[in-house]
Amino acid sequence: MTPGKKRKRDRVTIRTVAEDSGVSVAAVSKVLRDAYGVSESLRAKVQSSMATLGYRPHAAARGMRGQTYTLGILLNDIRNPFYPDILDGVNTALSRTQYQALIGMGQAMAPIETALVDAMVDRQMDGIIMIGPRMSVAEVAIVAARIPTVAIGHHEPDADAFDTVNNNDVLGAGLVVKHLVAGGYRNIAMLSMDLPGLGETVVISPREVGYRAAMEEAGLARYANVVTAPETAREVRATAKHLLQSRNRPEAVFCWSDYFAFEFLSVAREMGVDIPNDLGVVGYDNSSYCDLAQNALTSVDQSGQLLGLQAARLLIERIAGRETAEHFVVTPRLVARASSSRAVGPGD
Amino acid sequence: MTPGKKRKRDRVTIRTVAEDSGVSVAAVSKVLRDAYGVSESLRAKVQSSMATLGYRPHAAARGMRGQTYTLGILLNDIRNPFYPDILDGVNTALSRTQYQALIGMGQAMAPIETALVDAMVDRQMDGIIMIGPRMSVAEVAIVAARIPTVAIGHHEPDADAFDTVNNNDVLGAGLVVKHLVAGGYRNIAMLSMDLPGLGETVVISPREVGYRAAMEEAGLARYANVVTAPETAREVRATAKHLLQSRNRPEAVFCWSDYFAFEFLSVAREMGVDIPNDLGVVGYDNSSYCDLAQNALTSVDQSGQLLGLQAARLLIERIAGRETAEHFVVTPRLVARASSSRAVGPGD
DNA sequence: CTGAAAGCGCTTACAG
DNA sequence: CTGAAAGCGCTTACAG
Repeated sequence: MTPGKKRKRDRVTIRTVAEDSGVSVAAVSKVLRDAYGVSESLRAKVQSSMATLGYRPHAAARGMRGQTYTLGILLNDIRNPFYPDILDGVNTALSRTQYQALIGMGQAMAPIETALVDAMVDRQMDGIIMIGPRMSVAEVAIVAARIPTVAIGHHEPDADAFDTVNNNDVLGAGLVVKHLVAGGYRNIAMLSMDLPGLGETVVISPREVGYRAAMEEAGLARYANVVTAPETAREVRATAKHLLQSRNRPEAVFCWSDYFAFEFLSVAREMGVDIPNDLGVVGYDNSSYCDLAQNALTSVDQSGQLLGLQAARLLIERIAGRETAEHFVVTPRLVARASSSRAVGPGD
Repeated sequence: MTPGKKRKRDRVTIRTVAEDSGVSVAAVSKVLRDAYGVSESLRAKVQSSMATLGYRPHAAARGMRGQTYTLGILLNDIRNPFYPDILDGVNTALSRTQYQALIGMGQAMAPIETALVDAMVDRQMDGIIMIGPRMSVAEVAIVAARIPTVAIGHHEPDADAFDTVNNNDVLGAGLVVKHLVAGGYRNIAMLSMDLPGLGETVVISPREVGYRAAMEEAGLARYANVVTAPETAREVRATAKHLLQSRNRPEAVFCWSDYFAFEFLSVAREMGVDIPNDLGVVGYDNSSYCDLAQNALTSVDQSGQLLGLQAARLLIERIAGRETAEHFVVTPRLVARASSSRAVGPGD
């Protein structure tokens, strides 16, 4: 019907909607953006047209002048079983909005954060959430100058160029030490993470600070011992083995993350070490695999969902115009399991 | 210097480059796209200008008429430890190209594939790689009509609307059965995955087909037994427990994936079942956690990296104009570990 | 509250 | 091989 009239007009654009509802293109745009200055009746007409025509806004065109409604999630280490919780939180926060989260992932073993940030800026993303970024505070600040930014797990309560969302690591580490001490462990070592190549740019990990402080408070300062390994299975295993073979073998080990702890458990098992009687092990993140009977790993819950939720909320606020930095901190919670529960009392 | 001249011209665009190198905007565009019809000297001039000016193409603007050089990766289940391998392969294939992969993730427990596809189409992505999509073949075909599509793990060798990349599941399942039979196991059950809500739209899993065929070939057809569970820890555990408590308890269980197998190992351990002597367990995917001593899980290697690499390659070909479907199949490989190695011989 | 017009930074035919 | 012009589908001031 009506041939020749609309040959190439098979795509529904803002103009199609405008014609269909008998209003201007500008009016449709306003309805689309929930902007001020449209009457209820006009809005209703336009929305009805959009629905019947099946109109979908063209993100690239919007991005030319306005927003793309796309948020970039920077993820270095997709293998960390803790991150999915964070992502769930982000998605939950975004579910009722026009925003879509899109994850950019670094190569395994090769953080290519700046390249990823560039790619996201090039694509006119409205903002970025960096999960556990490896870059220094100064570098994050540079990114934040280009695009609204929220950093998760990048402890920098004084940053004013970007927002942060963190778990209270000092507190979390303290919970671990107190838990182990209560269980009768005294010689408690920490297997921490080493960030090769970052050198002095990195702030001292609050998790290590909390560990040392708690050891001191428990009168165990003489046992305080932090060994580090880069975040690869091979390196973690080598360091674990070395620690377990050392003359002054610890009675318990506080591992940087569950990922570290699982490797640690594996090495200990291969060496015939009895967990938890010969050695107590605690992780960090309380990721889903902690519950498996073969791990039964005591860990610290960071509330990944909440971290992600708050990060998304803060980012949207920033995009909406907030200029002052906000720093959200979650209180951690220790979840005790068999890996740190020595059979001291009666019964098992 | 030169005030008032370029007030708002702080952004480097294709026009800035054109002026700087003394050529037309169209010429710069051609260099940018590696298009035909530019002399070497012009190309060199333009490229040098782009470098010194630090020019970065504006993806939204490109997307208005041409490509966005963005590929969408559809990922339902970011918790599956097998998927990171695939993503690494994709990134490797893309590393020397202009394309950037961006991952869209479904909510845990709620595959929202079509919404995610819409979001990617809205954002003018050049193509989509679906990893383990839950949707039916017909639905994937509908997506493929809108945007170049490659499906990983969606067995459909006859699809002509889209490409597929798969591991040979029939072969893989056969390897598992043969391995277990060689180890002296006879009553071998399969704990497979249940896709609730998909009903008849789903093709029968080649993995189940391969299992049954191999059981028959080994003269063990009477033991063939497939039980299924949805892909949640709770459901898998309940089904595992039920299977282990059944009167006719199997001697070995072939699990749908490593994820299933880890839960299965956990349940077995809680019930005091001796792995591998009372019960052999095999997974699928050969994900990194199989190597941990506490799992020591025999599994089938699907070569995730290769799957991802091929998927990216095929997608780029499709975007470049290929119309006929291609279906790439990887040959699986069994990796034996302690979970299926009964102490039958001398030693150990 | 509503709309006409300019323009975002590219690519695409089309001339030359 | 090279370039001038139109146009992709929106948003943004600016009038009315």
